[in-house]
Amino acid sequence: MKTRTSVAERAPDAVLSASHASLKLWLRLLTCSSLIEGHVRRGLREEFSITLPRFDVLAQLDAASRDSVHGLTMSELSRRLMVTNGNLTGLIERLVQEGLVSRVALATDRRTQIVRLTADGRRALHSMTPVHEQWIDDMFTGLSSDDRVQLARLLGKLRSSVKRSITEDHRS
Amino acid sequence: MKTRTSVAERAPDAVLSASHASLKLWLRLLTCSSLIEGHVRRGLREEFSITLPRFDVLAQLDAASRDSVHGLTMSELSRRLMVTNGNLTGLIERLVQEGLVSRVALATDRRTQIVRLTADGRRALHSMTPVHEQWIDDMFTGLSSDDRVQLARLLGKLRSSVKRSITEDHRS
DNA sequence: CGGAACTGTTTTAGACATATAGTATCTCGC
DNA sequence: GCGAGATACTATATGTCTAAAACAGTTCCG
Repeated sequence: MKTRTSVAERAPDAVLSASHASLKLWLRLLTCSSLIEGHVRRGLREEFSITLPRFDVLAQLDAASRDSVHGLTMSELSRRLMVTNGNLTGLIERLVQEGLVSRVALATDRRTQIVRLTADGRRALHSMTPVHEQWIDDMFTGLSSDDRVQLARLLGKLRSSVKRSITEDHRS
Repeated sequence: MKTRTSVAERAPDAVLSASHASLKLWLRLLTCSSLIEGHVRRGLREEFSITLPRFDVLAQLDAASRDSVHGLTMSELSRRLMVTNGNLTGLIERLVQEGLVSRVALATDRRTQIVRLTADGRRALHSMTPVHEQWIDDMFTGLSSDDRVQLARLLGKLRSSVKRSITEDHRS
């Protein structure tokens, strides 16, 4: 495995010098992710006065309702959003306050809360999604059609590898 | 901007699927990033009782000192870590309390603070880096040597594309 | 000199994040 | 039924994180 030190390294990419192939790959991945996320976050705030986590909640609820599911439980939602359960409580609380989301206890199991988009929430989301998608699209224009296929393939492979590594590792 | 749909899309709605390609790519990227970051964060906390941001600060300072620089300013550090300036103040504050980092005002310009690793800080960092790197390495084992080269190339291309998109876009 | 503009950092307000502990509810075996 | 355990969520403590405003020091220019 050769290790060339490409010149145009910036920001966190340069944390450690050559030869740390995986590390450099990870830092590059993180850079891309941070840049994209920051841009989206900023756009949502400036254009729609909403935070990214809240947008994510709305989008996830909308996606779920498309699959003919009538709402999601807190646990399922936190799993899909990859945030901890406790975190979601406050998030949903605020969205309920704003009237974008409704939360009702399930009759058959009074522990579980079912969260849904309200009509307002759906309307708000649908006013944002086309713009949001345009931002993402713009940021990916530098990749050819083939690049995208390859990148999707490699990221899929990476995701599997990471998941395997995480589940295998039982520290302590 | 051409829109070819050579991607293996399996979404039922053919009209939407083409433009969803970037979005799906972004979500996959985010998934990988979140999984890796979460694993590293957890490892650092469990094994070394340190948070990821603090580790990042130490690593960045160490990398800077390697380049024969005698410390970094708050601004330069926040730029490299891609966090806001204000955020760094508290972070450094705690690291100074813990004795891992020193912060002194520059004599020639009393506004700027020069941040350095202390001997303790360097020692602490060096006890963590090999383990940290092993975690990353483990998560990337599923990628072949060629995969890594390709992924690095594609992420580099994406980074450029994203940066161009961000700087071109002057909303407001 | 003396203010205006600029730069580097800190402060503030608010939101989000994790982990941990706690509460309420359900399920199961007996 | 009944207690042990599991499950779903909430509360708390702590630590990032951003954006925006405030503060402090420097530079520039008439």
